Order: sequence, then C-alpha cells, then structure tokens
Amino acid sequence: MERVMEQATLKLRVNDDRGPVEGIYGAGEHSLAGIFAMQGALMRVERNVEVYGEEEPAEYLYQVVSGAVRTYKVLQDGRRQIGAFHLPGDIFGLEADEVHAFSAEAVSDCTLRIARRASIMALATRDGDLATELWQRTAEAFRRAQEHMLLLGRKNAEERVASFLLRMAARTATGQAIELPMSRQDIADYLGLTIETVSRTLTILENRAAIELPSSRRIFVRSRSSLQQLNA
Amino acid sequence: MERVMEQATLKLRVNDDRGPVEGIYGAGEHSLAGIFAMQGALMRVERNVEVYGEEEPAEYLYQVVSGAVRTYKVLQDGRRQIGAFHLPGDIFGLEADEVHAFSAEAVSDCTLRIARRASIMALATRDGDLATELWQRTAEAFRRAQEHMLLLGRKNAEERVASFLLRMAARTATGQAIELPMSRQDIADYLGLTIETVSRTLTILENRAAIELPSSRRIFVRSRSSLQQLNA
DNA sequence: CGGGATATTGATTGATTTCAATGTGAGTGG
DNA sequence: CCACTCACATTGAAATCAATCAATATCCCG
Repeated sequence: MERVMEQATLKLRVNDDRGPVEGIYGAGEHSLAGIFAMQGALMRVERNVEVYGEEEPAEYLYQVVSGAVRTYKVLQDGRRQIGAFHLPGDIFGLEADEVHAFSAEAVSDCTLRIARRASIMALATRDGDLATELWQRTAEAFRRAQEHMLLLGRKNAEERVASFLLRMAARTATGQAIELPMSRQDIADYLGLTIETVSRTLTILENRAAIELPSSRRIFVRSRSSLQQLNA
Repeated sequence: MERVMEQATLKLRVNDDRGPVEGIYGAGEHSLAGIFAMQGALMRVERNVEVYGEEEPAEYLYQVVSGAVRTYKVLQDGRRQIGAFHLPGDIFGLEADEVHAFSAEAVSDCTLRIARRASIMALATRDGDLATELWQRTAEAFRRAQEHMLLLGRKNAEERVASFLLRMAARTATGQAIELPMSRQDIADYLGLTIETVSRTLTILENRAAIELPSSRRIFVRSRSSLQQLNA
C-alpha cells in the first residue's frame, strides 16, 4: 500500500487568550481542565499539520478547543492505524512517558490549548487529586483502546462502520445529524479497513435505510436501532 | 462463530504469605510493588477460572506472581478479543474506574497477589508519587494497547504471529526458547485470527527456518531477523 | 491403552482488498 | 457565471488472504 500525504507548511500561533473550559472533572485549581483554562496557551494548527510526532519528547498536554485531532501509529511502509479522534473538550498527549508513544495531527484546522507537561507533573507530585485525575483520564483512554481492539480484531466491516457512526452520533448534540470532521481515509485508518470498503458499507447502510448521506461529510442516523443491532 | 469454554469450578485461597517483589518502580512504601510485597495477600486461581468479570466492581489490583492471566472483552455471540497477557511481575486491573472495563481469567494455574483498590486509592490521594506511578503504569498499558491496535488493524497474519513471537521471546530469559503458557485459541484471540490461521502461520515460519516447534507449547526462535523483518 | 481436548493440515468459500474507472464537489480564474 | 481542475468519494470487477468446513493427528491424563 502506498499513500502520499501532502504536508501543509507549519503555521503555529501561540497566544495568551484565556477562556472558560468545562469538563467532567470540574475546573478548580487542581483539575486538568482548570489548569488548561487558567494557564493554557492557545495554539492553532492547520489541517494535516503534525501536533507532535512519535518519539518526540512530550513537552505538553493538549486540550482540543475546536477542530479535531487524530492520534496514530504508522508502519514503515505507510500503513496507518488511527487510535483515536479527539474532539472539542478532549485532552490528549497523556502518555506519561518522556516521549510520545504515537503521533498527533490536526484532522481539520484546530485550536488547541496546551499546558506544559513538566509543570503538571510537578503539581501532580504534590497534589494527589491531580495525579489521580491524570490516572483516570489515561485509564479512560485505555478503556476506549480496549474497546477499539475488540472492533479491530473481531468485528466485520458493517459492524465497524456502525460502531463508528454510533460513537460519532453520541458526541453530537442531536445524536442524529453527524458532521464528520475527517475524510474517508481517516475513517478507514481508524476502522482498519480500506477507503473503498468504508464507502461501500456506508452505501449498504443507506440502502437499508439505516442512514442518509446528504453529502460525504454529513450523515443522518435514520434508524439507530439497526445500527445498534450491528454493534454486537 | 461458536465456542464453548468449559469453566472449572472456582477455587480461591487467600493467605498472608509475604515475599519479595522486585519491579522497575522500586519497592518502597510508596510504590505499587512495595505495597503488593508488604500488604498483598496471595490468591491462587486455577486455569480458565475468572479473576474478575467485566462490569464487576473493581475491588482489587492484581500482580501476577506465577502463571499467566488474560484480559479480554467478548461480543454477545462469543467472539473474544484478548487485549493482553499478564506474566509474572505484571500488574493488572488498573482501569481506575469503580467497575472493571473487561474480564480477566487465568490462562494457567496462577498465583496472584492482590491489594485493595480502595486503600491504594486512599494512599494515592495523599501520595503524589504513588498516584504518578499508577498513572505511568496505566499509560504503559495504554501504549501497548495502541501498539496492539496497529497490529490488529493493519498487519497480516504472518506479521501478527511474528510480532507475538518476538514479544514473547523478549520476555524470556534467553530470548530464544519460548514456553507458551497459552493455547492456540488464546493466541488466535489475541491476534485477531482463527486458531487454524495461527497454526498454519507457525508451520510456514517453521518451514522457512525462522522458528522450530518441538512441541505445541514450546517454540525456538531460530532466526530473529526474519521475524523482525515481518515486524514491519 | 483408551479418550477427550488440542493442534495441524486440507479443500473450499467468502469478505475485504486491490486495481481500475467514474462521479462529485469545492475552489479558481477567465 | 461557467469551465476547469484537483482532491476526494463512489462504484465495479477481479484477486487474495484468512475464515470456514472437514478430516486427521498429537498430546495429555486417567
């Protein structure tokens, strides 16, 4: 398999804008969301630009403000597995090691909030609650990874696509109209399929009246139950 | 796919044996290994017996003393994905939630050391170092999961089996002679393949003189480089 | 020396990939 | 406003890798 991914020129802008950030962990002094809200510098990343690369020293933790980010690993020959998409509110870069375990790229033009890992580490050593939150958030990422392994190892194409759609729908206001920030190639690399199989499977689901495809980036869930049936 | 897994009767024995446990985190008062060594009760679990089930309240953290444990998820129809094998020294059950995110079973007769999650949580809230260690260990599990997603999503059968063998060999004293604690079915469910494909692939690797198969549970790595070539 | 579980091997099928062509849509410049 | 282009997506036909179905073979363990 070959694929060439054009790389836009890097354009970073870091400023001191501050704004409210909500999160399930509250926004106190000793919560990650709080730290991001208080001390997080804003950073803009253009579509397809790398946020960090595998093996690079992990200098920051990141929170998505707007846009979407993919974290992934690649084989030498270019085969790529996307482990997760990070949407607004999500925190990523939690690998805890000194070095990133995988790469992160902007799926669309993004605004991120960044916080120095070193300062968070320093705080965490003194503050058990913060350290516990780092743990819990990482554990949550691990839980999702385990779920995704089940999908990649044991589900067929229809089940994979259905799972994906349900997961995306769950993150949407209405839970019906999905606005996809990512391309078919991204979806394919997330689901461990080819772009053609993703496309075909979406068509099948449309013919079955489970979904509607008004445009390639917009999907309506017509029959949640038929998707759930496939969610095994 | 159908599969019946006979379930041996549960036999637990908890005692107060204490012994030394080494680990990369040291064995002080404030390290997990230390806590296990000081306060960990021993527990014996027979082959194929469940240690804990998905959705069960997470009461303990576990460390393997001897034997091997598999953690996995299953679909309603029985399709199973093993996320990891835990060998002596490994700590598992770190999901951090109140409830287990997946199930754990003994691959072979096992001795485990268990520590109450609640007491560790309590300690962690006061001790940043311990909380940080919990984080780091979970992050390590997450890193491995990401690696495994790449295998499940993007590698072919030969690459999967080669990766598995290299990983097992790395955990062996000599790095040459592998003594497998798990069945072909376990390997298949770990690699997202069928038992037949695992078997065939091992035979292919043997014919290629990359490995030797003196018995089904014993494998010699003859040519590490040919396996590494497949490790992409 | 059975006997049941586990593993290997063979033949065939089938889901997904690969290769190839066509379609669609957004942005650009005339 | 319309052609043109380029990236992206869909659709079709053929090939392929792994799954399935089926038959031994081997290994424990009583």
